[in-house]
This record gives sequence, C-alpha cells and structure tokens, in this order.
Amino acid sequence: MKVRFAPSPTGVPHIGNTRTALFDYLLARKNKGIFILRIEDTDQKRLVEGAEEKIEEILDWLGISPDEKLKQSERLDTYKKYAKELVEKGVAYEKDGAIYVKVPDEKKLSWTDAVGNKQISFEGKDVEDFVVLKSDGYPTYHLASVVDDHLTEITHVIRGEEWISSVPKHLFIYESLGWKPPVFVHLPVILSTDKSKLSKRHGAKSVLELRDEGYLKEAIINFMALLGWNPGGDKEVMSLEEMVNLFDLKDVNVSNPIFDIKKLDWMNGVWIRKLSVEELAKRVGSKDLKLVELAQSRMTTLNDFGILTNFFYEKPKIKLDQSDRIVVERLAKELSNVKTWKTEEILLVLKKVMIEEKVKMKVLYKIFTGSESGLPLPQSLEILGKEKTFERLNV
RNA sequence: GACCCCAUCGUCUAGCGGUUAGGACAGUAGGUUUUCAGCCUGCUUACACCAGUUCGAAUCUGGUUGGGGUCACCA
Repeated sequence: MKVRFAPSPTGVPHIGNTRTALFDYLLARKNKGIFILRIEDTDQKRLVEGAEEKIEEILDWLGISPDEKLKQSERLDTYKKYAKELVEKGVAYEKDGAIYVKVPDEKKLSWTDAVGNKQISFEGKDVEDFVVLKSDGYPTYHLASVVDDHLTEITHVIRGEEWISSVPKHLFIYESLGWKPPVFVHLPVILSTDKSKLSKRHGAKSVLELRDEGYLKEAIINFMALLGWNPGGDKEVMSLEEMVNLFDLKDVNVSNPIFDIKKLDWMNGVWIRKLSVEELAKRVGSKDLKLVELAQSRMTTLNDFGILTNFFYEKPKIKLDQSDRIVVERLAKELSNVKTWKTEEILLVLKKVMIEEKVKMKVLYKIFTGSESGLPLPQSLEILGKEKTFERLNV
C-alpha cells in the first residue's frame, strides 16, 4: 500500500487540507505502507514563497512526516512525454500551444469510491475537453497527478471530495495510457459553520496558527481525525498510535462535517490534563511545576497559562473602591500575623477576613489578581511569597 | 443552470429490518469547593418530507425538498 499527500504550495494548508494528510498517514501506517509527500508546483503563477516549507513543518510538528518526497516541477520531461503519447494515440490534440484531451461523448467512466464504497459514474458528454499540458510546458494537475500516481505506484489516492468531478478525466488518461487506476478515496469536504466549504476567507486556520494559539498537536490530530472518521463505538479521545490501530477506510463518513471549534477547545483541555505536569511545564515554557499544576485543569489552550499566571510576574493594575480599601488594610493586618507562609494558614486568614468584612471570595481575587477568578488564591499567595504579597497590597 | 455527492439532537457521531434511537461537545440544573476551572449527577434537543417494499423501517427502493462540490492553459 502506498499513498501520497499532494498539496500545491500556494499557501499554508488549513485544517481541512491537513486532515487529508492525516488520513494518508493513518492508512499507510495501519497497513505498513509508504506515505509520500508530493509537491504539486506546476502552476508557476500561484507559487507562494515558503509554502512548501510550511507544509513540511506542519507534518513534522504533528508527527506525521512523510517517508518520501517528490516535486513535480523537477519532472517536466516525464509529463511532456506522456502528453505526446496521448496525442499520438489520438485522444489528445494541440490548440493554442496547449495539449487538450477529449473524452468521447459515448464513453462511460465509473469507479467505486472507497468512501462509502459506492459506485460513481460519469458520461463522456458531460466531461469537457481539458488541458493536460499548458503552453508554458508545465502539465496540469490532471496529467501530472495521474502520471505520478502511476509511476510511483500509488495504490490509494486520498483527497478531497471536490476532486470527484475530475476523476472521469483521470480515468480516461489511465485507460488511454493502458494503466490501471488506483483506489480512489474522496473525503467529504469540511464545511464552515455557515455550511460553506472551509476556506481561509471563512477563517479556516492552519495547523501552524492553531499551534500558535496554544492547541496541542495531540488534540488537533484527534479532532481532525474525528471529522469524518469514527471507528464505531464511543471512544473519542485517542492518540495517534491508537488511531493508526483502529483506522479503516470503511469507517470514513460520506457526509460533510462542520468544523466546530468548541469541540476542539474541549478536546484540547482534555489533552492538556492528560499531560504530565513536567511535560506541560515544558510546553508552556515554565519551570515552576507548582504553578503549572495549579493551572493545568484551568487551561483550554496553552496560551491560557500566561493569562492565568500573569499576576505572579507583574503587579496588576486594579481599581479599588472605598470598601475594597478597607478590606485591603484588614488583609494586610491579618496576613502579617501569619507565621508559616503556607496555604492552610493563609486560607484561614482569608476566610476570617471574608467573614468579618462580609465580603465574597471574588473580592479577594480582585484585590490580588485584578480578576474575579483565577488560580486558587491561598496556593497562589504561598507561591508568590509573603514579601511580594505585601508588595501587592501596597504596605 | 448542467453534472456529481450528501441528509440522525445546534455540532461531531453510533446505528447497518424489531433499540425507551446510544455517546461526546455545546446548553442547562445540581453536587464537590477557596473564586474559576476540573470532577460527579440529572435534564433539554434528532431520524427533512412523501410514497413504496415488509408482519415490522432511521435502516431497503423511488421521488420531493434541502445542503454541498465541480464546471480555468488553478490545484
């Protein structure tokens, strides 16, 4: 078994495109096959500087790196050769410097798609003539992908559903060249919440952006896989390894899923809590294990750590009203009596002040952190230290 | 418009002729508690519609409606 992920380097792939690579990886690993990355850079006008590197960065970061890599712009002669062969065989013709293929009207092209295991068929009359070799000497997708898939012996072509209408063109090329087509696996395209195809315009993010926003690769992978795939049963939280073991094309769904970030948020929290404190500390770039532990159950993304712990490093600017000031003074007085600066004793004092000044815990949080909620206060103050705590109280 | 694909809670989905239609997210009500989370418990919400096949249809067939995709010398 051999699969390929074939992005064009025209930008950074968003989460929908990246999911295709994940499915490639899962299928290949599950079947002890090979996973190729093929850069489809045959459109010189649309090339984006650095896109290729970003694509590889995404795969590497997610831990689904390809086994081999191919670049179409380096194989121009090969495509030309087959374009010529198509002309010689009488199925293609030249016009305006480009080579077109014409599918006979009466031709019937059909295949069984692995997604949903359904037969799809087109008639030649519905397939318009298409360019295989452009006047600049570069092949179009139709020719290049067929030639490469055949030459590299790809067994399963996994790609988005938007390619379904191109399959008859490909099938006709395979047939004309006397080649055996691979298994086609057309994944339903992921939709935005407004039900349109996921796109940059609609805020579809790339894995790199999600990573910068503090999402874990474990969560992203887990979430992406579940968008259109379900091993059956109730298991949802899975590692890459588990998914590899469970993966089967028959469990890929036929209908279009909608990308809902709420579930990714939840899943990210789940994965954050699954991490060891040490590992989490590494990922948020902190050495303070105690702090990380306090924050762990309160984080949705890694970036929340900074928000949650900011007041440790920087004195928050807080607007206190008259009644708050009374509490502050009281706090300072009571806290100064604390002998051993430990959570339990601090808590006792805080409780005492709360009762006697008739204020809620929220008020105390506001006084110390500037926010009405956050990390457990007594524990936080212990970590902060007595001296700094008093600094915060301005006494 | 033509051609293809699709249709179970708001969302991701389980189901594959007989189920009180299950789970998860979100929402909501409680519990735990030192705020907020987390954790635990409960609740709300779905088979698009119409025919047909069948003793029996979410499951099979046809149609309707709705949604999506494609119609470039882009991929």
